[in-house]
Amino acid sequence: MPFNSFEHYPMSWKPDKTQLQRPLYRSLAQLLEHDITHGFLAPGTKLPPQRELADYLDVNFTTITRAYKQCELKGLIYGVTGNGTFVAANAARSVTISKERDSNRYIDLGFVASFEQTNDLVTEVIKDVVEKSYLEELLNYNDPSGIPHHKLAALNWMQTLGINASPEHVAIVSGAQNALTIALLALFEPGNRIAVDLYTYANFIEVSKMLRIRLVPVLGDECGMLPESLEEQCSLLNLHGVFLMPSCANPTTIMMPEKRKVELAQIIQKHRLILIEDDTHAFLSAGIIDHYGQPMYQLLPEQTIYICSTAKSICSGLRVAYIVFHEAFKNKMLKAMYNVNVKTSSLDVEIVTQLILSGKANAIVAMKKELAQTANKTFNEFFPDVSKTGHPLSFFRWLPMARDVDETSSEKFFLKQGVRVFHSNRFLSGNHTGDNFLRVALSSTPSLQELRAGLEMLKKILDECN
Amino acid sequence: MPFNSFEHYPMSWKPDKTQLQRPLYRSLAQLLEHDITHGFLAPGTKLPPQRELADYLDVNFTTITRAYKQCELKGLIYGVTGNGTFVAANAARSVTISKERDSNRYIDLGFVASFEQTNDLVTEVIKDVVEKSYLEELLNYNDPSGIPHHKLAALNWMQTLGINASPEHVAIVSGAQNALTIALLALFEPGNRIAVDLYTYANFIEVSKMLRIRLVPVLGDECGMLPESLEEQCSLLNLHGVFLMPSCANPTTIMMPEKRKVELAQIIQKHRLILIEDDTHAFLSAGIIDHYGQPMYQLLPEQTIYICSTAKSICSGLRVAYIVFHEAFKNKMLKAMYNVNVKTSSLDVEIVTQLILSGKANAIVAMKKELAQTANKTFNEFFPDVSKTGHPLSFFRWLPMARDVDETSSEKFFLKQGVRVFHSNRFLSGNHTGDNFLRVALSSTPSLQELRAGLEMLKKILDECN
DNA sequence: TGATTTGTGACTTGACATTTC
DNA sequence: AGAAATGTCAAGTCACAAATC
Repeated sequence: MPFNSFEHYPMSWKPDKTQLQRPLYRSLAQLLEHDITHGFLAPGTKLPPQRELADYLDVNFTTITRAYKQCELKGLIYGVTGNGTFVAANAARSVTISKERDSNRYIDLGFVASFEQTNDLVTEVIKDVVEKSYLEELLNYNDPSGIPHHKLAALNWMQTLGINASPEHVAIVSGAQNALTIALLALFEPGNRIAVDLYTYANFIEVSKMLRIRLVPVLGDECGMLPESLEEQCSLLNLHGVFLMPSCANPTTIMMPEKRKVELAQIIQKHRLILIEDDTHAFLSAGIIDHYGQPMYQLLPEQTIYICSTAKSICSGLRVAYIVFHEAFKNKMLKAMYNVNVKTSSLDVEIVTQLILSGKANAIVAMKKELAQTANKTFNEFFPDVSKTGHPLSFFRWLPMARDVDETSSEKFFLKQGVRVFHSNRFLSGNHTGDNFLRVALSSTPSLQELRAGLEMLKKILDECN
Repeated sequence: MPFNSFEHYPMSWKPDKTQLQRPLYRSLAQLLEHDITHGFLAPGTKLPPQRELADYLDVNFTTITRAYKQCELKGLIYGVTGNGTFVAANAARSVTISKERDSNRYIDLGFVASFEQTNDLVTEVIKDVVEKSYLEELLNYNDPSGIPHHKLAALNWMQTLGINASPEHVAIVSGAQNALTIALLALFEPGNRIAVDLYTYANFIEVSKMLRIRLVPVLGDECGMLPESLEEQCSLLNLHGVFLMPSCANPTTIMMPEKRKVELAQIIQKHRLILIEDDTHAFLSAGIIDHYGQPMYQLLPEQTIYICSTAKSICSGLRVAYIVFHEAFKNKMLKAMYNVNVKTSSLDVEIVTQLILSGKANAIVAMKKELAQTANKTFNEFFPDVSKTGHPLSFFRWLPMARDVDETSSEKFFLKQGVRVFHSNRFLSGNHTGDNFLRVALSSTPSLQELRAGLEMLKKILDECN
């Protein structure tokens, strides 16, 4: 019997007792999930304490623990010992970012594309590839992890980014997102915890949720994740891995200096974490920015899954990424790769390979850098006060907003006025901070004119609201 | 305190008590996994009953339950209420089937390829595609689930297989295996159960293990899965789905007659299971075999994920498969698709599309059918006594072996003598049956001569052993 | 600082179902 | 046919750790 009446102590969530079925914990978890996804419980809402809700429902409090846990693994809620359980920032909606069809109704500064203007250079190479005598050889099941000469080209490409590895430890997959999914499936189990930046790649948040991998937000500064903060989380929780984008973090554009990489590597080594290093933007840093240093893979080759996508640097539609891993991870990685893809189209990989070998990939990179530089300059014209501490060639920018806005209405608000941008809450790995940013893509408009138009629109909207 | 001495009742598995750490169940699960994967516990071994082992270790018996369960979810062991817990048939090794590089050292009748001789027709079309004015449009992030005209071609193709659907319910992914992974990720949770044939697609077993989805073997006859047996499992356990390959089951080559499909559909409907229909081989059945009927998707459109790969029918290396699903599954499927792939290379899809629209895909299918017919005839020459109840145009055959063989030595035994084939144990979804088969691929040798040589070798080996 | 609130998670209890004998 | 063996699973107990006040 409940020894207390809750009529006078309104709980933030009062599940309908009559709807409960056995097993109770599952039924309860479903009710909670329903109420969150249908908007009855707003993000950030503090749920009733386990014991209190248990009392109200007249069940044991660990039955609530179990129900909460099921939702926690799905990323719907999170608990803080001693403090309470809260609805997660991105519980109600999918933060998945994808290219949408109807993008001619607005200017898209949301999705980060890759200055697709350079794709005509790719078509040239495609035309060369189809004349190759071995074209037919690219159409069968052979070499699921990559044809040897494709792997050599991959190493060739990654060498310019600072990677030294052997062909046996390289595999070719279908893009960075595909690589992330494969790495998570291969090396982590449901319930495992991975440390991430407070703001991190939205699609990584989504795939982690799907695989029931828990993300642990770690504080950072203008140089990226804070080593002491990671250390703290390690001692607090049983972490299994850490996800980093040292060459240019998405969405914050932070490029990690060599010193920070070394400090973090020490912590990672000490706690034997698996580092997933998404180095998609290395081509904008290596050999260009003085203090860039090297990928963290070189510091921790035995613990790192290094992912190098060619989607941003060379061609997005061909879906080719390279993974580099240590011998210890090889079998698991190859198995997961096989389970997910069987193989990646050798035709697509051949095109990327020829782009690399012919030097045209470098030409494309040069063009993209140029485009990125102009785009960033244009952004600075409109928003001169925005801190320039981030990566100077980033394909997107991170725009602080002074005022406090409702997150969903915010994106909609801009969209309604003709420009798509993403609010920082979409990238939140943990709870709300109160800060507000917009991620503004610079690489998705087909022309500089359109980018300019988009930025002008954005500035006008922001000015009007202040 | 243990109230019994086990000195006199030798248990099949005696974990070292001194190695146990807290938490006990996890430590125990690790020990068990280690002993299984390192071969100390052979497949089929009956493990000590939970209560007995608990008594021996002086722990509560549900601690053993938990440890066993963790291993069960990984597919290492399986429990039968009232009977015991056993080491799974394929616990120790990966049954993943892939194309290996060194296949010139033996004749490969193991991996099922797709008569790659037809790929020169594909190269012709590739050359046409690169001349298209819209080539550049294929190289960006647009239309992650497939370009509209690619979806129309997909529907066009699937219509000949008996599918009627609308473009909004079609998505294009990177091959059938990719489609399976996406469907499992989108619609099932770790711990869910899916009914499968006793012998089923080996890579489906692997991906299920990886995702902690439990397979429930269901009895079948020469027409496929038995409806009463499925019904029985439904009432026994909480099933969430069923996986079927009605047009030609791999590895058994069974083609399900229409009557059986209808009977199974009733059960599936009644119990609200999700049907995953892998219809890869429909192109060998629809319009060719009288009593073939239609895909089960047409019987149960609201509950079916229909997968149609073009790898076997058109071209294996391009990695294109179509998925058809009901509106109710759409959001989850698109999200999982996006999380796993972002998109499938539009260039590859365009090639397949042009193959379909130009009629060359049909020409390829005609050639493959011809090749399959000849290959099957050749097989019949060597093994005239083998039942011909299976699919007459199957790309592989299912060869019963009279004698009892050790499973691992068996595949090795053939391989050592120059021919790669797969033993039936590789396809076992549940426990050993005592029966022995070989799956013999007919579509992987580059020529009929080599197939003949392989079959001859195989026959000789089998004869010598009898 | 120390008591209280709150979440976490391992282990225990007990009901129940099936299989075997 | 019924008792015993055996696995499954939800729910309960309990120790503990962190945050709050």
